[in-house]
Formats: sequence, C-alpha cells, structure tokens
Amino acid sequence: MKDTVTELLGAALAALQSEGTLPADQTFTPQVGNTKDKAHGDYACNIALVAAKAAGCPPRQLADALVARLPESPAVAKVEIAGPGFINFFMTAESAISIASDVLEQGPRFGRNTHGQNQKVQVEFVSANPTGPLHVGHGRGAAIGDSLCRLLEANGYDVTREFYYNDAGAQIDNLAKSVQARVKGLGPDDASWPEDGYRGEYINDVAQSYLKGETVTADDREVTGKADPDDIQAIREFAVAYLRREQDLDLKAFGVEFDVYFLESSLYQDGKVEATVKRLQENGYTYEQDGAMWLKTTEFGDDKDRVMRKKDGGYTYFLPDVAYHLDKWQRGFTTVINEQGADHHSTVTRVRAGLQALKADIPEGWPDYVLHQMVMVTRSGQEVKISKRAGSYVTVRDLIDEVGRDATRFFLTARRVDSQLTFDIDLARSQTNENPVYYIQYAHARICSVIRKLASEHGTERGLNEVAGNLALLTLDEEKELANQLAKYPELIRSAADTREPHHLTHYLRELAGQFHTYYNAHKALVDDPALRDARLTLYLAVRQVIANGLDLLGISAPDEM
RNA sequence: GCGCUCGUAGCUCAGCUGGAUAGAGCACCGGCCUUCUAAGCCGGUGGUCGCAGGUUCGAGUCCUGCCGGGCGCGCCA
Repeated sequence: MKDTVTELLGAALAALQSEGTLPADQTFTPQVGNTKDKAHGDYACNIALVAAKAAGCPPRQLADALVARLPESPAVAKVEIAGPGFINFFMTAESAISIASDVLEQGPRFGRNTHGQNQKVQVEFVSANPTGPLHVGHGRGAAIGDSLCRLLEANGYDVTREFYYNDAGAQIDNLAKSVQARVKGLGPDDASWPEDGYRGEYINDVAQSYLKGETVTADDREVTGKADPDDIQAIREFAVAYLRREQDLDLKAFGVEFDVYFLESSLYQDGKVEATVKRLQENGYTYEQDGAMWLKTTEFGDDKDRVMRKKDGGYTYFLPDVAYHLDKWQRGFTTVINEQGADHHSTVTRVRAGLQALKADIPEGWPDYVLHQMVMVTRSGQEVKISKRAGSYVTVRDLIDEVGRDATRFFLTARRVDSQLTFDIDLARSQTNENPVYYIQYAHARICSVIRKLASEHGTERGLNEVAGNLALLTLDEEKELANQLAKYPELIRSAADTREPHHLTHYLRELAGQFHTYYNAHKALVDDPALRDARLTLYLAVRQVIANGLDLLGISAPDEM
C-alpha cells in the first residue's frame, strides 16, 4: 500500500522533471511515512518540503504541482496538502483491508522477504566461558542474538549461529583448581582454597560427578570423570564438558540453538595463533618491550598499544581473538555480527585494529557489534543478586524456572540494547494485564477461541488460512486501522533486521494486540450475516497469523488457549 | 582524568534515522461481564524531552559544552 503511494509520487516527480519544474539531473526519492494522526490520512510524504529548494518555489506550491500530476489510483480516496507542505494520502477502506487476504495467503511467510539474497551472515553471541552457569546478562545476549538471527533469516539471509568459548586461558586453570579443591573435600572458606577460585555451589556438583565417574556429553565430545584428585588435566577436561553441557541445557530450555561451537583451543591446535603472530610481525606492527611482544594498535585508532605475548610466553586473550576473526573472514562471512555485553566494548577497537594490521583486505569497521547494557533483576522492588545455583549472580535457569521461557525472552528483548534493563520478576510472573507477554498471547488465544466457537455453536469449520466473506463490508475505523497495522509488519521485519533492533518487534506486537482487543470488545465477529461474519473472521485470522509470525521471531509461543 | 553509553509523565519505556499538537503500559480516579475468554474494554489526571548554546524552513532526534547514572580504561576474558 505504501509502495503504491511511493510509485504514484515517483510518477508525479518524473512528470515535473520532464516539464522542467524540477531539475532533471537530480534524483528525488519520496519518503512515505505512516501518520500519527488520523486527520493526516493514512500515509504522508514530505517530499515537497525537501525538494522545495531545488524547485525554487515554496513547498506548498510544489505540493500543489505534485498532487495535480499524481496518476489516478483506485486505492486512493483523497489527497490533501497540509501544514507547511505535507502531502497526505487517504486510502480507501477496500484497498486497505485487502492486506488481510494477503496475510492469509502467505501464512507463516507473510512479512518475510528475500532482501538478503541468501548472503552468508554469522552472528556470534552468548560466548560464555565454561566456568559456570549462564547469568542474566548471557540471557539477554541469547534472547537478543537469537531474535536477531531469526529476523535476518526472515530477510533472506543465510545465518550461522556461533558460540565461541575460551577453553584455554587462565580462567580455565582457575576452574580446574577450584574443582580439584572440591574433589579433595575443601570448601571456599578453607585456608588452602585457591585464590580467586570459583566459590559457587555448582563447582561441588562438578566435583561430585567427577568422583562418581559420570560421563558427560557436550559439543560432540564425551568425557568420563576419572575420579583421580591429582590429575588436573582430567579434571579440567571434565569440568569444561560438564559446564558446557549445563549451559547447553539452559540454552535449549530457552529455545536457542547454535550451529557452530568454536573452541579457542582449536586455534592453537590448528596453528592459527602462530600464523597470526607471524603475519603481524611480517607486516611490521609488532615490537618487544619489557619482555613482552606488543602490537601497534595505536596505528589503527586504539588509544594505546596492546600486549599480545606476555612475559611468560603465553598469549593474551586478544591475540586468539584476532586469529578467530581472521578465521571468520576466511570462512566467507562478509557480514559478521558480534553480540556481547557492553562491559566488553573495549575489545571492539582492539580486534578491528588487529585485523587491519593483518593486511588481509578486511574492510575497516568489520565486524559489526551489537553491545547490550547490563541487566538488574528486582523482586519486591529490591535488587536480587544471589542465586543458590551460582552464588553471586542470577542465572538464566533461575529465571526460566521462576517466570517461564516466554516471559523471560520477551522481557530481555523488549528494551533497546543500549539501555540498561531492569528485570522485574514480579511483573514477569504476573498473569494480569500488567504483563505484555500474556496480553499479546491472549489476543492470539482469543481469536482461536472464536474460531472454535464458530465450529461448536454455528457448525462452521473455518481453516486458519481461509479467506472468506465479503471484505468490502469491513468499513469501520477499527478495521481499517487494524489493516494498516498489519501492512506495517513487513517493513518492520526489514528495518528491525537492518538496524539490528529486535525490540521494535515487541512494541509492534503490543500495539497490534491492543488494537485487536479494542476491536474485539467494540464489535462482535459472530454476527448473523455470514458475509460480514466471515469477513471479520478473515481479519481476525490475519491478526492471528501476524501475531504468530512475530512471536515466532522472538522465540515465544503462540498458545491456542489460555 | 580519558573513552563508550544512557537521561522523555510518579514508575518502566517507545519515538519509524530531521517533520505536523511528544506517545504507550503500569500506578491513581471513574465506568463496563444474562452477549464470541474481564489475562479484556471505555473515559479521566499526569511533560520545561537533564541543563545551556549552536546548525535550519523545522530538533526529543544532528553538533559543542556542562550536570547526573552505568560500563570500560590488566601482560584477565
């Protein structure tokens, strides 16, 4: 519908250009927007304000000229010029409502497009180290990252979900020592407990499982507990596998699955770390100082140079990071999005600098980053910090157990990524109109209920994607507004993916559900006139389909009854 | 101190990349269930968009400087 308006305006602009009113050597692309106010029609365009200077006449005069040259269209009921020179389009109810049958014909595909042309995109997210259960911050990353992937898929991209984890660094040594201490019967408050050891109760679970000789499977690897308290290598491998399995169970319960698990250790095994060092040296961006090897990241916008090889000969995390990203590039991902917590934002400049120093024809500013801000959890107005499971933080599992997967995912996606998020457990748990998740799901369930009622009391079976009735009878304001809202969905899918802002989806669905509830309460669908009844149900079913499609992109269920 | 980021109604937040009179939800006040699910609907109260400048036809949105919150500033990840 909006495209129709854009085409009409394009034709009018071309006419003015050939007449000489507008310069022919410039291109004018009309921006057609949705109106906030019904008095301004259904769609509005500001092209007359933008192009007034080029035309050398006042905006309203240009608007007049444009309107006079708009081709006739059966979809347009009225065109008005308003304010400083806006052109407002009033569409016919009949043309607006036709979106309902489009929705039902396309079903689950409605809103999807092929814009991505099957281009490969990799999204790396969560990437928690296997040193403990996933916390709320990881949950936010999982919810945002996965919805982003679903959005990109809906736009025709070939998406790879990737999880990178550090199984090689100092933190893993620390994990192994902590588990070993537990294996030997020590607790966090004992004098010989490792310094900075992990104190959570889950460490003891790992230790007990190791002692019992249990077998855990993670990332296609099977590790059996050796029960030997002195074999630190065996403990390390077991602990990593155990915690990876726990994380995977949590992610699965959260509706998130990955295509690739990438191990930091594999970069060493495959010689990619050494190859990266060599390449950086050959390119002349390294130097020795204070017994360490540094990379001149300042040549690429960093505020100081960074150590890449420590005095003790080991590499800092930064170097395998660069090697890892080179590998991503070599795998053919021209678009890579890294979803991380904003507390890691200092790595952005560093990794990009390291990649530039490789001289591998990687574009500046590659890869993309989506950084989410911190999450605070509250209950009864008080901040919650302690979890039985992990000790010092609230876990994803705690939230799923307590508030459920749907509400957790919704709340963690509903805010802009760059604003801090307060997760209110009481609100997320509440089964009232305060809770937007249930509000949206309820709209879906209500529609399903009416369809069931149609069958049980009117004896008419209605397929969920069946277009029926006379849509021309749908002339109410509520019906036209619902249709307009449905028509916005495809462009929302496009823009939310382009800007990497999945939160728009939650707001859209809240609004759609609200409009539906209003309509539902004001006008019955199951009226005596079958032509009107079936037409209204066509609109109902279109709303149901879009809610289902939208919730699916958020990884949230669309229940038939509640 | 430096860097990134946020600041919009009492609370939690949107604001379509610069457009028309700044919007929702919750909370608060008042209405609606012999009628398709009241997990719902209708009406009302509520604002110096942190402050001060600047850019232009037009700024919550862009630029600069302050103020306040968060994060970062390791040979940790």
